[in-house]
Amino acid sequence: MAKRTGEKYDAIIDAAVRVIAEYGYHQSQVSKIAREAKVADGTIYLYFENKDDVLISLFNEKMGAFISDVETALGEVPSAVEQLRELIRLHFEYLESNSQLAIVTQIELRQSNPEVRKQIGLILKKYLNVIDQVIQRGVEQGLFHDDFDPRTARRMIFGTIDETVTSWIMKDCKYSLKDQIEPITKLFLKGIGK
Amino acid sequence: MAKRTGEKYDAIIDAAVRVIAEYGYHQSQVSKIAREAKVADGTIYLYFENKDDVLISLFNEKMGAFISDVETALGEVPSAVEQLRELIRLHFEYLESNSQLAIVTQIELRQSNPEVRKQIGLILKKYLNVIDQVIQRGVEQGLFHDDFDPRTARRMIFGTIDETVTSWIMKDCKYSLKDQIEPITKLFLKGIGK
Amino acid sequence: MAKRTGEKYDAIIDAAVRVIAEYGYHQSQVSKIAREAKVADGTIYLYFENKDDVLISLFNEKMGAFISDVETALGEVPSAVEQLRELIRLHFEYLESNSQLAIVTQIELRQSNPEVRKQIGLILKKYLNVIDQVIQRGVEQGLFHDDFDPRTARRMIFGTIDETVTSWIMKDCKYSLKDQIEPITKLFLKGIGK
Amino acid sequence: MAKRTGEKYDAIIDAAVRVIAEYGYHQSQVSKIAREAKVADGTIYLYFENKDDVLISLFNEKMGAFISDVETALGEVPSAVEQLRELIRLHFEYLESNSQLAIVTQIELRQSNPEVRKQIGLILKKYLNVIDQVIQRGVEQGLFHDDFDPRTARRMIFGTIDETVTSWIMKDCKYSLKDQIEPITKLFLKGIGK
DNA sequence: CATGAATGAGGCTTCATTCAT
DNA sequence: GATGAATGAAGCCTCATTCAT
Repeated sequence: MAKRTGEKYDAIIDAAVRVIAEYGYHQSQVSKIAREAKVADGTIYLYFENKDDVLISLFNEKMGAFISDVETALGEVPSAVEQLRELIRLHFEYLESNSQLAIVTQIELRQSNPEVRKQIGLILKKYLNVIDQVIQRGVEQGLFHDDFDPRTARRMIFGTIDETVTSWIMKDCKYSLKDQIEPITKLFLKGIGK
Repeated sequence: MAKRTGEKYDAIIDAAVRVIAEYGYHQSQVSKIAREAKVADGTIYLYFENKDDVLISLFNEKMGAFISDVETALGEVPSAVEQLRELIRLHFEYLESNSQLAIVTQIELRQSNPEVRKQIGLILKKYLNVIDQVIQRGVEQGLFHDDFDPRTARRMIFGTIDETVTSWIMKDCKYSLKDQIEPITKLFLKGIGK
Repeated sequence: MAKRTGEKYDAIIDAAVRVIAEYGYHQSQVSKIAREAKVADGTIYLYFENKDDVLISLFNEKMGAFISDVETALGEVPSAVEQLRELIRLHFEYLESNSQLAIVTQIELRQSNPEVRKQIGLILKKYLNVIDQVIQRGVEQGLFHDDFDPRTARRMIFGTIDETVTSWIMKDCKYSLKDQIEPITKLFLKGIGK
Repeated sequence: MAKRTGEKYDAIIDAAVRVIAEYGYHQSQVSKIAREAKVADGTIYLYFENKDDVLISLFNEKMGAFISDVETALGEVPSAVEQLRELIRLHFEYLESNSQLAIVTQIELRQSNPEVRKQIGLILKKYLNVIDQVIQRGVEQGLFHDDFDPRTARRMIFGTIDETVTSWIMKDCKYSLKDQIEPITKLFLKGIGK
């Protein structure tokens, strides 16, 4: 049924990002997204199953592509320490240059219904796997300690990055995320204790 | 005018926690909360301004009390390192012994509308201040490095704790959060890098 | 959930009959029925599960009561021949004095969706059973032949009555159905052949 | 301007019969009929004014042809009694050998909108005239009584046949309609009364 | 002739809130 | 203070029809 490709498919997803970023999740009706995409309401249903599908596809297209990019980029970096820095850098750069997308994925889509959040969770899992691989590599290379649970470390890395981006959005993106790359990398590596 | 105290005030808040934990945010109608609290729908509006007010009050009563407890408890611990460990311990113990509340505050209330989340943010700010004080103390005591931005560290600490609790809930609270106290404290202090 | 009794329950059903009779099935929106019943749209859902439930309940209340009346009335008539005449008389009198109801049950509700028609069919089955009993009684009393399949006769009786009422409605109820009681009874008993 | 003839005209009507018989009136969208007919949606509008026109044309083509056949066939039968039997036989045989068509005309098209049903009624009128002629002939030939209203008898005959076919479809065409020809003819002629 | 992508009007239902009792 | 019946606004989705190619 739903086409899932084409010019209008992209136009609708991009319109959804803009509308949700501007008006918030609860004020982003299908008709508003359609108007922003310059298509009729019904056209949305030629490309998506339903409204949920628009939101899931939005996350999948934008974050899915990002995750693939990260995977590729990290493949070209040998050192796990550098991989960690690169991961943080890519994450921050991607969202900083797409602040509307950041608002949508970090804030607004988290208010969506269970089905959407479930699908988002599945997509995010791939990102968590990437983090896991960096940690595992670091241990193997002898660059990281080997006396911590990798899942604990993964939750620290993801939780910190996530909270950092959320804080940045809450402060209206007023400062640059890039300035956080080094400090956070360093904290992860050395901790706060002397 | 909302009463904000009394037996039924508490009954309604506790009912809200149970209903939201069981049915999820989007399936927790005022009438369902009223039924669970054994009061009439209209009675809720004698104690609260509106539904948002119930949710905000819920967070304020439950987490506000917790935050005060943490402040008090940390006052009795001299070392910042011990304060950090104690903060994590209290956080995990509180939510582990109130898993319904954990579900509500960590997962469900995050789907609420902007007004509720804004108020929750304000309440959380006090908690972030507590974390800030621990960090500041650690630097002053010479137990923590002094070359990191305290706000960065605060976001690491809060983000990691938050993500850890969320993960634990997503895994149906199957393991014990307490086992995470030491590993996380250690990671914060020493980092992952050799 | 749905109350299924009370003053407004009846008001809504009666409003539905009037609206459907006047505007036709496809132009009888819930809001129009609510307005006719002088209640809010949402009030309908305090008394009925959904729109289908209104229509099924309408048929059940109006025809169900009628069928019970017929059963009772026939119990007081010993002769099967008289029972047959009485059945036809009651059927015609009931619909003739409720011509709006006749329009709704004979014409409009037959355009409804499968679920409604299925429920209507179940209710009608009771009526067909009443006819079956008259036929069986007639055979037992030696008043009817015993060489026909009772189901064939039942279909003749019901089909003829039904077609007669439908024709009468299509001719805008211009003539009296009561004048058809004797002719039809006689046809059923004696047939058309010499 | 609608073409109303040609290979695709027939293909569309036949596709409509199959689709409506399989999916039911309310699930028979224009696009589904087009797909079944292996034409584009828009092509239907080259051959028909609109969707209603498809349904009316369907009834007209299928039942109109049948009615003409009946007229012709009865012309070759002198006795009104035999004509009556032949009418029933042709009716049952035609629908029994076209059970999909029977489902469409007896059940599904009756859910259509007022305009379609009005047109169907006009087409059926010719069939009712055929019945009228048989009755008139029977009276003239002295084979039928002359003390009944011919319209009453016509409604009996048509109503009974119609109800018989509907019952047969509702019982999933499990028995043979042909077995009903004699019993029904006999009932019409002799009635049920001794 | 034929296509099929695009259109856009229209309705059922939910649920936070009120207010007469 | 407490009740709970009543309110009514608001949005997702379907599908007959059109028209540029």
